[in-house]
Amino acid sequence: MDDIGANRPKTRIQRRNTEAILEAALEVFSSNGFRGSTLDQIARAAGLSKPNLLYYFPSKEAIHSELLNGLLDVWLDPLRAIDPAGEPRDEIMTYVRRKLEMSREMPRESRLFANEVLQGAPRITDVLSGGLKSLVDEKAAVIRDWIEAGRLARIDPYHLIFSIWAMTQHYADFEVQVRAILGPEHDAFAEAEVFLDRLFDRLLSPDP
Amino acid sequence: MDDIGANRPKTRIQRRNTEAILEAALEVFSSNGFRGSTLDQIARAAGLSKPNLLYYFPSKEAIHSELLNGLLDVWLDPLRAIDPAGEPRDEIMTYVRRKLEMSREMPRESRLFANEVLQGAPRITDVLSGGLKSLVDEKAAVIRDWIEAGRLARIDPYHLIFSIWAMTQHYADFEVQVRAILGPEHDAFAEAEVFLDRLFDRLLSPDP
DNA sequence: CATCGGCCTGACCATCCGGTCAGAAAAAGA
DNA sequence: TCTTTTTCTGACCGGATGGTCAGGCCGATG
Repeated sequence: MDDIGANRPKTRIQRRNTEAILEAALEVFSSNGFRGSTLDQIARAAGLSKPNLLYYFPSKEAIHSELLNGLLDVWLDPLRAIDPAGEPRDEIMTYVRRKLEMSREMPRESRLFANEVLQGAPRITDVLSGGLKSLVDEKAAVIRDWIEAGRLARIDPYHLIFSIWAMTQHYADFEVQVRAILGPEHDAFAEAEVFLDRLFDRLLSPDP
Repeated sequence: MDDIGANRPKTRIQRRNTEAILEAALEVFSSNGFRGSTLDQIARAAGLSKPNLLYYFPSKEAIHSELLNGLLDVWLDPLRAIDPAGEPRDEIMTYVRRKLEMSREMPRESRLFANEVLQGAPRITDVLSGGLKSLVDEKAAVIRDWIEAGRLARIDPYHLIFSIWAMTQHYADFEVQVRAILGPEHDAFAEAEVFLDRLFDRLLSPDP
């Protein structure tokens, strides 16, 4: 009886260990990529033995997959939260801020996805062109309607969303580069918030 | 006499093969990362045998390093080309367009760097905080002067540069995601050019 | 056309890595 | 306490992978 993944962890030990494994795996996968990470690294980081990892998860793939799918929901929450009934610019600015906050609070998760997508998203193509696409389509339609109503500047909703992703995730994914250039004394995220506020404010104001 | 890297390739065969190796390595490294790529893959892609690779390069690391350093110059050319004597908005818009064009024409190079930086830039930290930092500092100073002269909106030069990097490279590095959402019929890069033109035009116009 | 030096290869090696397994240790239950 | 179930481990396996080496090939030069 190997497979524990099917029925959710019940005992205290199971919950504690699966959690430790996923935490360790996030740390290791996000900074080395899937292929660049080893079970030994994860085991060491989790304070467990390698065979014990494989007692809780059937394979390295399974750990990675569990992480990725478990995080996708959280990751897309801010986008889901865009409210068609809200004030357009507030909604989008809130989205930007929440996304930037996630980059600051969850850089490892950001890098995990970045690694995956960079390498062709072999393990989540179905999610990208399935759930993600339809969510983005939905929100793009909302933005389009706002534009039609003259409440936002005329800009492409899809590329607006891409630009938000690009700029917010940049501060997590390329943190080393940002820090190398700004130096350690700067609070990159605080500065980014000011900058992005200004940028999107200017971008979204309706034409006169 | 193993090391050929020291003195530049002389014979026709050397030039042809080192070129084939670097081309193949770019293809393989950029889509699998350093750790995810094997010498066999590179050898196959280059049409050579594995020992023959190691006749031209002393190690896998050496191939990767050669690629990375060789490309850094090309990669930063557009930034270098920003002319303090030029018209500020033209200079920056030209930079954006050239950077986007590079993402379209050299997506593999973009992904190679992205992979490296994502994983903490272990092999190019010195370049980041050395040459790159000083180049960015220099150009940021130029932009600051333009702002002081009232020829650009008051925005942080460093984060302006980050935003250009983020948005242009996004279309290369996350191409799979972009394509999954837009579908194959869209020309993402053409749309991006229009979008970024508008975005930076609005961002940079001096306040009244 | 001979020969010499640059070019190339098959076979091999040591190590790493994901994964297995028999059974020990520990916890839970009776 | 005794038994059963869960948790854990050392030893091991097979395949992949980076790298080596002795020697064969082959093209340029005299």
